[in-house]
Amino acid sequence: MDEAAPQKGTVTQRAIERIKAMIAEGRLEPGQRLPTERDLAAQLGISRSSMREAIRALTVLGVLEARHGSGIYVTALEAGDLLETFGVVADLSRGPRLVELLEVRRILESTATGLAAARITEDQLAEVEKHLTAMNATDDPEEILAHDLAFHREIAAAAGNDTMAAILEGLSSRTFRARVWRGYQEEGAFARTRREHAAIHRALCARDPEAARAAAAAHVGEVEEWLRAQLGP
Amino acid sequence: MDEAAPQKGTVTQRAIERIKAMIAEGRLEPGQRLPTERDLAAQLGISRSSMREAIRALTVLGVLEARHGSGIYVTALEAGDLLETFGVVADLSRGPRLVELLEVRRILESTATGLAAARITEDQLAEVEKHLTAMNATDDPEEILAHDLAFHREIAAAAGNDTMAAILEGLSSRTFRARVWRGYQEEGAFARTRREHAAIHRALCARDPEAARAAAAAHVGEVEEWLRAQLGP
DNA sequence: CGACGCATAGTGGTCCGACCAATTCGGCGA
DNA sequence: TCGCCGAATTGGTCGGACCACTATGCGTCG
Repeated sequence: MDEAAPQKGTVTQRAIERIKAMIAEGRLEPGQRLPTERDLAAQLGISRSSMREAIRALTVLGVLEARHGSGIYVTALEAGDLLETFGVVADLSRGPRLVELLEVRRILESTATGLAAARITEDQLAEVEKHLTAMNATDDPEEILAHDLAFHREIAAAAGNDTMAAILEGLSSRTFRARVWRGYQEEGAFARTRREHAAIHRALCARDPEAARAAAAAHVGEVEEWLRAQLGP
Repeated sequence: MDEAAPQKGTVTQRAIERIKAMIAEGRLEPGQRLPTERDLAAQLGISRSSMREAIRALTVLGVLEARHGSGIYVTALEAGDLLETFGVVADLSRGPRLVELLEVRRILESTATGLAAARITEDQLAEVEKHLTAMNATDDPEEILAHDLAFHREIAAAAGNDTMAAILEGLSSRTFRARVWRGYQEEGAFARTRREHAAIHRALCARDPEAARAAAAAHVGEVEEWLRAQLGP
């Protein structure tokens, strides 16, 4: 059946590559159901244990989805699925790399906000406003953080680039922001944050891309500079 | 030993979270060796099979590294390790999402090139020149592609943000570019590519960030527009 | 005749035990 | 003292068994 394959790496690693190749070549379509673990293992001539490790690996990468009792399916392969793992980068990064991540976020967030200013619909703008007012109406840090995340998520979605939005989602993962903002907010940065959010919102309402870009860059840049100062001494 | 943990998700998933948490909390340092698979499984009260799946998952994410006969180690947790999986996104994306990926790359590449113009050292600049001349001296598409990748990689490295460089590396993964450029180059885009690379190099030599940014944006933008046109009709 | 409910086969999830293969390190001998 | 060899350690693979959940279809009941 399967000719002698070059013995590179572990059998599990080879199985991962094989399945990835099948998807890349279009032999497996998004949403399609795969053969059973037992059949797949037999096809590649490996044990079910090894095949399960390969499937698990592709599952955490957001490529496959295993439904207990039903089968294994290819995900929709949308940006959100595949970039979900981006969050672990943010969660496991410390020190200087946090600043680098914020720098990347500043660049992408400012671009996305600028694009959003030109493209945002009335409905989307209303949603943004909802989170803005909700954020200013409470004192619970948890709730503020949640609405803050939603505020930026709505804007990123309005930019019309799902891939960019998914990356920004990862760069703003809950634990990441919680870690950085814990200290930032303790220095009374609430007022400043509100001003900056208001500026972003104003630029969006005015459909002014350049102002929106600048406001978003300044917003993220503030946190970035604060964090840089924290790490300096 | 371990109290009743809430039964959320599979045991493997829980094991993944546990190990991730250990690293995030600093109980496991980069480069440190973990207990054996058998010991880890016993500690979390699960079977070795399940623990192996968890380890395999964290291995493909670039968090852990298993050395046959030696043990399991935490990686250096550098940007390159954790963002290696970014390449699969590029490899498995098709259609409109390729354009989105190129848009993200245009934004980051132009920023990185602009930063590089201000920070690049003489040695790094010499390395960039080496790949530029080598790229223009051959007709072999494979070799051109390799030097093209190295050209941009050196520039990204000179920008001083390892995280950004790692993301760009993923966005320029070999199979990704090979797929897009196959058609692009067939339309006689070689000359244009050379001109654009020369323009980038000139801006770097002149230490002109704004010119470098513009040249890089135009360079990626060209491919982006071509691809957009391909998908349109 | 149709809708509901239960039995059953199918499928992923977990566990166990065994053996293989690569590394490591200590002791033995030249 | 140096080098080699073998045993212990440890990850890699395999096969089988059983559990948990789904889906399907058949039979029953309204």
